[in-house]
Amino acid sequence: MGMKRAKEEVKKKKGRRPCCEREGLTKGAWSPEEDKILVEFITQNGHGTWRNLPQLAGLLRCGKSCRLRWTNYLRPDIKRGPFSPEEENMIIQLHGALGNKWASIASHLAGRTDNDVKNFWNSHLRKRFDSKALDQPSSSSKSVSPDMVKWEGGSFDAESRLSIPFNNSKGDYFLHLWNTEIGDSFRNVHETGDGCGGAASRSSTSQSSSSLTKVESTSVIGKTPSPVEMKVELWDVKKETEEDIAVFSDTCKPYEVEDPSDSMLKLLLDFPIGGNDMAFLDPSDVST
DNA sequence: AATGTCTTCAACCGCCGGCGT
DNA sequence: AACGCCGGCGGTTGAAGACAT
Repeated sequence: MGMKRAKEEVKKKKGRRPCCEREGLTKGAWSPEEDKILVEFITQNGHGTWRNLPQLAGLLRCGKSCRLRWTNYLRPDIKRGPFSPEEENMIIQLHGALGNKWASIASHLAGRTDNDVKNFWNSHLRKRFDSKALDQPSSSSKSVSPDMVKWEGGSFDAESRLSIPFNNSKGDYFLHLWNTEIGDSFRNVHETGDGCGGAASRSSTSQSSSSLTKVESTSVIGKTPSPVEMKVELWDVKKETEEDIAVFSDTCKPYEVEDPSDSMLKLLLDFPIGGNDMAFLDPSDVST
């Protein structure tokens, strides 16, 4: 506590300026026009330095806000719609192993962002585990938990939600864009793949943010911007992640969820070692 | 039909770690 | 080694929609 305070004092002394000028900036929900500007700018130039992007793109937004909007909503590789039972399963397993490392968890769910996973956990899964804690305060670790009994119900819920038109009510600009030539451009990449529509989410942000940055660092500084180039890199990451998932899915079949503590152990024991598979534990995570 | 409550999720905030100088 | 900048992360909030009464 004292340490933290001391740190803050140091920061104050350094006079760290805010990530962006606060005055005159728009906050809150993004308008379709802003989305359009952001998507078109990044498509053409890459995001470059987020801090400078709003100015370059002509947006009255904080760079952070732009980054968030892009990574959580506008990126072409985002998978939208309900979580599948497999995804739910994986989230539970990974959460058991990693805790609230949403970015790490999301990196193993193609096309899902950390925000998606976090929201999904908080709104759907946490309740189950909270009620579990109440039902089994000193839980014996072997039994099938009430949550797992509800598992089927949860999967039904996810499936039933599939039939609901996504974001129908909000005039989703991304969906609109999807039907424009920009969308065509994005689709070209996906159509060369397996067509599942998903890609590495945060992994494509954190893991591929370097690739994005690499692309735009060339594109922004003079070289002809190449959205396709950018997307191809994203695609490569996507494939890698999906291979991980394929391997991972074999080790955790849906509807066979065990107690999280057991499954975590199983997960860690069963998880293939070698190659890039242990990227599962991000170096940053391991180091902490 | 109106109102109140609950749920969902996009967005913000503040902190942290990595990297360059 | 110290400093400053930047991107990324996790926690939290609040608006909007869904649902219940």
